[in-house]
Amino acid sequence: MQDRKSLESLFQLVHGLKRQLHNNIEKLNLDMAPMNVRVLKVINKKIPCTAIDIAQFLNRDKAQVTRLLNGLIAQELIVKEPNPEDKRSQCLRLTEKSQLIMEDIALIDKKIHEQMTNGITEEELALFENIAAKMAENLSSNP
Amino acid sequence: MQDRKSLESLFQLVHGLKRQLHNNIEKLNLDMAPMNVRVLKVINKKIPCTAIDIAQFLNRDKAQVTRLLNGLIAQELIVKEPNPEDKRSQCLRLTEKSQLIMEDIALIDKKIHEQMTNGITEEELALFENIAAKMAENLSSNP
DNA sequence: TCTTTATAGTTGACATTATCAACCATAATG
DNA sequence: CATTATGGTTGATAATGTCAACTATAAAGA
Repeated sequence: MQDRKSLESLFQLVHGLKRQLHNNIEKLNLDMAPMNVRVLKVINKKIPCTAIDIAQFLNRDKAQVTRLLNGLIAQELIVKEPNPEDKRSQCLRLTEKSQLIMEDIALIDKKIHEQMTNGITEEELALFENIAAKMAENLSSNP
Repeated sequence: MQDRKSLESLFQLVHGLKRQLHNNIEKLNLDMAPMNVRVLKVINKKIPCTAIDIAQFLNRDKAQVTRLLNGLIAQELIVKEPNPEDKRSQCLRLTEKSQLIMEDIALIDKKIHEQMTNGITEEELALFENIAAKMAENLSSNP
């Protein structure tokens, strides 16, 4: 009973979070799906960044990552550059166009984060994040 | 920076959770997708239960719910019965077949819950759930 | 060096999940 | 009654995820 409750509340929280992000990003008229935004965030944060980095960070199939990247390249939001350390792979970089977009997205993230954590103290939030990280860690270790 | 971190850690936690559930349910050889399992859980918990109840609880489009239910009916995991209170809708009920399956699934939930919350105290867990619920609530109120 | 094995990435095929609009039947409201 | 709201279905399509097969390069071992 308690088990199910906690699992479901988590699912619901993240579903709400995704919907909010989606709705807000839609308002920017970017013609971009949520996963595309997440990929841009990873590329923005991790420098240098390859396709494998994204697959690992977002825990996604590399086939999916290839296709997401192709879409972003077609929209001229990222470019591929040869990876000097490995001829099999390429480094990914934001274009000027997507750098501007990332600024808007950062604002949205900030706004949603504030809405989500309304009435929650810093201490509670820190504890929440620690527990979430610990749970994720627990789950990622072998079954 | 902190904003992004907390959003991503949540995404990752739930993604890991879903994968674990999926992997474990796959072992049962049920030929059932994760959403189907979640629908069964709702029907199992909420009695009586209609399609709208499921759509609201899982926060899904009612079109999607209709299709999920059709799949479950085809697999003889649920049945529809007339709703005595409203001729437009039907009450959903588990079959004996799916009741047995739910027992296995309850075991899986329990196991994963234990794995996920390993090293986390009861107090922390309760706090975590409260904060998660509060966040979900915050997000569901109008933007 | 040469062979074997592992890794980075791509492609094809497909399943799952999600969304929107249009629609029918029944309920609730005025 | 007439109007509007609700429960549910269907069609169309988009977004996300998974698996297997494949190429090219890298890394490791004999």
